[in-house]
Amino acid sequence: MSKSVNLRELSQRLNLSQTTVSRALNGYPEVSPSTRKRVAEMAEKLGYAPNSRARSLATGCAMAIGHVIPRSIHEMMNPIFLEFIAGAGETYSRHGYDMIITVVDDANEESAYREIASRKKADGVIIHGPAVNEHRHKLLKELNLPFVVHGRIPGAEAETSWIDMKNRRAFARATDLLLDLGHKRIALLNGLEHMDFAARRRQGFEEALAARGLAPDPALMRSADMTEPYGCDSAMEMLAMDGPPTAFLVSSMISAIGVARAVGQRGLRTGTDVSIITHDDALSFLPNSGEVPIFTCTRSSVRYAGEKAGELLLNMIADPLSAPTALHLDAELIIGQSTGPAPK
Amino acid sequence: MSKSVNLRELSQRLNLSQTTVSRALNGYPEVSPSTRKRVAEMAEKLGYAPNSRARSLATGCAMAIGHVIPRSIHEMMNPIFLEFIAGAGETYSRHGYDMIITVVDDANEESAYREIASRKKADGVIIHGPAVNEHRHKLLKELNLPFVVHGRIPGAEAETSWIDMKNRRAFARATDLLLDLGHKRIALLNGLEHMDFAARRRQGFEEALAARGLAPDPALMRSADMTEPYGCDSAMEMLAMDGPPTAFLVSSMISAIGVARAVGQRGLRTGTDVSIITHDDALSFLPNSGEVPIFTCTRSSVRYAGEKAGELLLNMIADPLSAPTALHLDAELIIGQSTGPAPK
DNA sequence: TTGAAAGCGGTACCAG
DNA sequence: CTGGTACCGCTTTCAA
Repeated sequence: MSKSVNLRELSQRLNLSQTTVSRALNGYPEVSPSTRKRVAEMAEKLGYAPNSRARSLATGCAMAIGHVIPRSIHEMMNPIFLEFIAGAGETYSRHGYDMIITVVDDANEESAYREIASRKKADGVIIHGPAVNEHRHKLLKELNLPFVVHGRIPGAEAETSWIDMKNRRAFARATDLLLDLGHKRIALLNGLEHMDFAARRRQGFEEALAARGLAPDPALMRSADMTEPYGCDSAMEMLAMDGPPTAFLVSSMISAIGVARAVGQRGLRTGTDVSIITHDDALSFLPNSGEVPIFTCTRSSVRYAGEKAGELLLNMIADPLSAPTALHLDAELIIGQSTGPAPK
Repeated sequence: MSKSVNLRELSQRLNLSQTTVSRALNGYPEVSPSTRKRVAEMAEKLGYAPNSRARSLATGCAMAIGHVIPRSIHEMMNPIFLEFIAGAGETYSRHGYDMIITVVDDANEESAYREIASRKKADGVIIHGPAVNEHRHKLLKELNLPFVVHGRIPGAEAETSWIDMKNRRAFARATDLLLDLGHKRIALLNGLEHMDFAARRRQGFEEALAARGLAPDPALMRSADMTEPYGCDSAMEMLAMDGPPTAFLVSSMISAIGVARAVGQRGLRTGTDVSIITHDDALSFLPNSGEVPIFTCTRSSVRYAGEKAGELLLNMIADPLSAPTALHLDAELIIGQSTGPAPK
């Protein structure tokens, strides 16, 4: 039942003014070493820590970053989102910032941002999952709330800070690899293409085909929430087609696992009869490592992206006049067991 | 660039005292209807919302709930954790509470709780993933910080508030089902058994076997992080044994998917050659529904648990003297495509 | 029904 | 190097 002390009590115990104690604790230079030591020891002994609300009120900064997550994001981005959050959270902790998460109905997203701004709940926010047709950044600029985008807002790249992986490039390289292996009929199981990342991946896919004079076959392209059954059902149907695909390019490990399941169910073997390349966000509970990873993949750690996004945002807050910064991450192309030459 | 107003400006515009405006907005009865209306309209017009920090400081309650998540939890609980968070977050939103998440190294967990208490960052916390040998609740009692356990703390059931599903019961029922189908050699792929939930599941498994005079075979029981490869590798090895199991009881969908993959790779069929029952946390990105679900499972929505845990905690905070409450949820046993009679 | 004023627990300016 | 004091923005007695 440790009764927590406040600054006044602490300073009384020390026969010092609150001012001096505050200064000593906050590392101001004008405090004598001996005083500082005495203060530090007493604070330690009494378990003193400044009340975060009071400090925020006095300094005018909330020392917190907000993440608004519309409920619908869960349907697809759930695990990816948490991994990002974990990365960002570490950055925040390191810098003494809190992370506050608001779960809202999609319809209330705007008001959630407005509340963060008007009630001064956070000093900045992260925009998750930008759409092809994005608008949140306008609201945030209007609200004067610093933000960093995880992903990219088409048309606003120059005026916003963001961190993104090279989705187009990654999927173009993956497609190239399959083409090099002799695959002609390649299926694309993409995420929802109203999201910017998915749109870019599709571009990469189509560009790589076009570069070899091939046209994409609409019957082999799908776009949906990246669940396991999505991968399995799509693959089942496509493999039953007349000219079935010999390779699948998939937007997430989860769906790729579904594709592998379908391949198995049809009595085929992954990596020989059917090739699969997936994007791998390096989620901790879906490891795809080992000497030879299960899946050939394009890999980019979303957790790392979270850490970096946090840093970007904290920098913006510390230096509000700085120019927008962008971080453009390469994805690795890693050869695993799930790809091989196209069957004759 | 909406300049946000504060209470003083708002009251000046209205020619009223801050007191009256505050009372009007907070629904105090002694304000005349006409005044209240006038205040409400002006507040609306100016987009006024009370500064949350200032209010917290004045009222003494943070209006926030803390979730401390040790980094290691990610390895296994990642997706489950987020789903729980999402449920809890909705409850908080509905009641005007914020959710603050702290990601820490395992070694710093205790200090994270101490900071929450001493800096008054949150009015209560949720304990995630209680271990068989749990101790956090003692610290929290000492810190006088209200909490609810997601899961159960062995030996402290009566003195803490918690919400848990009936792990033992669920796994006993699942085991019974397999035994009824004629399976004799049943493998258990459990979560980490230093966690309370996993220990209970194992108990249920062993009790069901014992009830039919069967002894568990240590060679068929494993305990680890519930990843996909864990399921696949374990199943591969066990299926290569002399007396291979004909059924698997698995602690998570992710690992179960791994088991199914192994079954496919060995050229066997799930549901006929090998039966699988898994626990299904009803994660949105791993749907296991449809007319006949892919996996036979014990199902309990972890998101629902999150909502309820939030309610429990908010009640405790509103009424600190109330007795500890426990919610004990039943898991459904759902028959899917992954189980069938033991092969001859 | 309304208002003046005293906190809540800090920070930071201005003197000394 | 140290202290007095005026805020930060809101809630809440106490008086009127």
